[in-house]
Amino acid sequence: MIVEVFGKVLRELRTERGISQEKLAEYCDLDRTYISLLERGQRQPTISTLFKIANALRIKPSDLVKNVERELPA
Amino acid sequence: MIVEVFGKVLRELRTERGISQEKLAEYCDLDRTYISLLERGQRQPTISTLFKIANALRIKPSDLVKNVERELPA
DNA sequence: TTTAGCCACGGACTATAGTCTGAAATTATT
DNA sequence: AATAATTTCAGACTATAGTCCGTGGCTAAA
Repeated sequence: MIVEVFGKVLRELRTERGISQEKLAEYCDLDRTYISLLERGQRQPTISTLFKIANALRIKPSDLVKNVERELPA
Repeated sequence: MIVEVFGKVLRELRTERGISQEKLAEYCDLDRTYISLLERGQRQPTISTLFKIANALRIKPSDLVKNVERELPA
């Protein structure tokens, strides 16, 4: 559940910014294919990875999490 | 860095609530020793685990993350 | 001095985060 | 239609999240 929602949020934020998975991966210092896995909900990030991604997207980590919360059943 | 800060924040929130690692573990459905590892900065949670812990502490996951952000160098 | 609760720590383990390489499929661009 | 750019998928791998079972140390209460 959380994993899928996180992936969806990530994809939205990335495409909004008009950057490719590969570029994002480069900014985060993560693997290209791993970003793909995340977006498809096949992997979940650790908190460190979450911070890396948020920084690369120029968003506060807590706001990234807030986006996930928002789409979850109470 | 993040890992240590998360551990510190977790310990503060737990002790504030006056519950033992074992009780928290039970509420989160995680292992007793794993909570200890987290607090000592020897493990870092995945996002799902982060949500579990936040729920057990009766705090919003994004607020838990905000506590970590707050203690990090800009 | 014993008992009980809490925590640190170790070791050995299973599950999964995260990497790497490359090829096939899909989606723009021209 | 052809080409380029982007994403998906597969497989095999290393690193680490998370479990389980116990032991020993510490502090506080009986």
